[in-house]
Amino acid sequence: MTVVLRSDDMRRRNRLRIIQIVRRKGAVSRGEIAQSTALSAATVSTISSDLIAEGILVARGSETGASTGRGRPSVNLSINPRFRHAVLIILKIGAVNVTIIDFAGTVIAHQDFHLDMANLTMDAFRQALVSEIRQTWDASGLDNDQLARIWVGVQGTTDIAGKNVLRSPMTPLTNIPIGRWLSEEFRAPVRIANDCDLIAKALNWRDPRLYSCNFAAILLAHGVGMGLFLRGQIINGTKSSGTEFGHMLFESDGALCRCGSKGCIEAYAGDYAIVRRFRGQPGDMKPASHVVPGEIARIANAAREGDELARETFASAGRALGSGLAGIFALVDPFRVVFVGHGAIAFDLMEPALREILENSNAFAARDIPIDLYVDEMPLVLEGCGIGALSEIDESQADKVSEMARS
Amino acid sequence: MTVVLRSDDMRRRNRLRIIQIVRRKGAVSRGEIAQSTALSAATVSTISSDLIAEGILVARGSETGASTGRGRPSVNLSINPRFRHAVLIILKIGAVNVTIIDFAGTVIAHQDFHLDMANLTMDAFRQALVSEIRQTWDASGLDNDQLARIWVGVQGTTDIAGKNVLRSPMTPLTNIPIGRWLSEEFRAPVRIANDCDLIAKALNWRDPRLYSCNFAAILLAHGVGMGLFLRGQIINGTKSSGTEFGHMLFESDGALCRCGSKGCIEAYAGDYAIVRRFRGQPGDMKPASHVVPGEIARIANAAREGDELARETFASAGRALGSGLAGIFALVDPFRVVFVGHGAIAFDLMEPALREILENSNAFAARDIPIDLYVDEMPLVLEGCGIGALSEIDESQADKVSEMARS
DNA sequence: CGATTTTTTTTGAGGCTTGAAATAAAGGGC
DNA sequence: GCCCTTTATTTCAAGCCTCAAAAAAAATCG
Repeated sequence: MTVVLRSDDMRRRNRLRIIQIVRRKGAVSRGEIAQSTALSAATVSTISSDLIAEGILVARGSETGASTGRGRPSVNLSINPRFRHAVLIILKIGAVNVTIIDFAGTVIAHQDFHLDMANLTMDAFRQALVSEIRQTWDASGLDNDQLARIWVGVQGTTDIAGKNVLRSPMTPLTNIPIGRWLSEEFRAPVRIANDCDLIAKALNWRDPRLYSCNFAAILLAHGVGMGLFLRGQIINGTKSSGTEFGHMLFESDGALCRCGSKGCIEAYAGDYAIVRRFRGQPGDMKPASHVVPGEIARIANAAREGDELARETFASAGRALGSGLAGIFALVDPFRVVFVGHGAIAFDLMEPALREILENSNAFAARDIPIDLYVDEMPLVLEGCGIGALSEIDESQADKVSEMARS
Repeated sequence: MTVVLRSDDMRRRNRLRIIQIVRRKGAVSRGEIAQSTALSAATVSTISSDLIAEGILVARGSETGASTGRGRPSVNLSINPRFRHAVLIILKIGAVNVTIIDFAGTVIAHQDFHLDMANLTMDAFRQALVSEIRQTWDASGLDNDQLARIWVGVQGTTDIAGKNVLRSPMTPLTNIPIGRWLSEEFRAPVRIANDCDLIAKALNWRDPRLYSCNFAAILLAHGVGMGLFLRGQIINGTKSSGTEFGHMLFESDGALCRCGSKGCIEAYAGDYAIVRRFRGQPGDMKPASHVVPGEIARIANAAREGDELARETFASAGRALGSGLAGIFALVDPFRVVFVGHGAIAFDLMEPALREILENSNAFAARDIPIDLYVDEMPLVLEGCGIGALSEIDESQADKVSEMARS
């Protein structure tokens, strides 16, 4: 329901809007901000000089570039890269990636660690994680109070607050309180997000025109996940993050899935499912925990060279994915879909079967949905993590308006 | 993205909030409004005296009821019933219901018309509809300028703007511009909404504690429809309203649905599907266009008395519904579900099969979702239509702030 | 009938946005 | 090199809006 507005809410919102515009456009003059926000030049001037005084923005008059002709040249405002920093952590099976970015999003430091979480106690995991982050941060030479936010991207589900990892394929541990560990250790707010949600967030940031209101990012990797935007909001349930698209039912009593159920989409379209089928292994065989990198590409090549079993393997993956999408498209009008991850290299082999399922579904508008491909998911996960962390800092800074007014 | 705020947006929002609170609570004092909005008493006083002067609210000091003790008695504010009126139209197969409500939601006039739309031309439909509304309005004796809003509830899909009926089972006509017909004729804004969406809206209005963030209302009637709230918003696609839950696939190559496809949920749980199966007719038999009222209740009684075929008929309906829900619960965490319509009288017969499907699904939190039943859907459809129309009038009146300020 | 209590209105202050005027900082022309 | 023109930004005064405090209103109680 509508929320009541106080006087300073106005300033808060307008500050945030200006920060967001500068963040998106990189460098932009006060006049352009006034135009694109429909705020008056006077207001933009007041707010932006506050933001500069607070160190959030910087004015870079010298780099205005080619003079545009007569008149006082406009001064571009940019995000002050040194205002704050964020730590981004990507947890994968067997590895921890730690990245430090400045307030403009530039990578300041990056380290990859191997960490086999399959046999780790809760406490050993905590110690390893903390020491790896500490090591990367110390190497960057930044002051501790520069660390404004920590965002963690994981495969698996988290609680709605983004403080705990509920379940993840990287470890048998459950309810891992990573949020508490890191916020106590590093004295900064922490948020944990699902990797597919971060991919969707990154796409939304990269190209809001294509990826804004309704779209889905489907990650085709060892498992199958989805990041879903509906009405401009990430849909991820009330209790856990990350939609369980890969575990929608495709065929009752069908192939065995990692989750223990039978017939999930993932059991046809995940890496292990494709390998299992291509090798002629039975559908109820226990899913392999790991697939050799490049294996999917090799099977795809075999299919392209005419191998019938390989062709049928990908066709069946396409049918599983198409059937899941058709189910969603019965609820929400069809929308743009992005396939991300190394499974996307074989999308040409899955597409005919997928499109056929959609065409025969009742969602008649589904036949021509646009589908995009991104084979490498890691840049997207990292980017989504970064923009998430920076946006949160933006919001916290916009809220500081009342404190500033007092001083 | 965040939207910029101007000075008068604040007043607009606070006006709307106060109107909404009075509408919900019926009669409420200025002091209580101040408390529940966190606005100051001064602001509430200013705004509410504006609203009274504009005729939107009325102060009814006399009816304060039992004196609460010492001190100046509080004066309750209420919606002024005579401020404006709304016309609500429910289109059903073979019938048009016209209802006129005042600004407090009280029914002023109501007429039911028989209208067989199966064989009507576009123009004949227009003329019949207009004349029936005109007749009801004229009988009410209200001035024409009292008609502030027309809301139409239909089975079928509408465009996103709610101006046209795209497809509906009540007529073979498509793209029916009812919005334009009525707004031209009655000089009032018109909105057309799907009946299931209206049911969900009504439930949300009746009990926001149970039905607010995520829930679904499933209409079990001749067909099967769904009104879906996610994150507090009605989800209904970008192009059409009403989710097509009934046309999610339950069994590939299964029973024949009204829509022409095979295996839809509706082809197992709709009236015609239950009758077809109970009579031992083949699943590919063309769906009956009409089922005698009370027939479902009779079959349900047969099942309760031990008829095996009847029991299996409802069990299969339960499985179809459960399978559709399981698909949704793989995307969004499980939520409260309401079954509405005469099909709900047999819910006890469907529930075991439905729950079993959910328990065996991967959405492990789905096993205990609360399920409510409302056998009679018409009061909900009408109520949703009414609250929709009145809320729109509220919003338009809150926006009048700038005009008032000028005078 | 006056004191007390509770609700509502009035008043003055402070914050926010805005249009207009003023100022700043270029390029162009002579 | 100097003044005019042009464009960007800042300053200023005015108008709204909300709020806290004071005043007024309207009961009950003794």
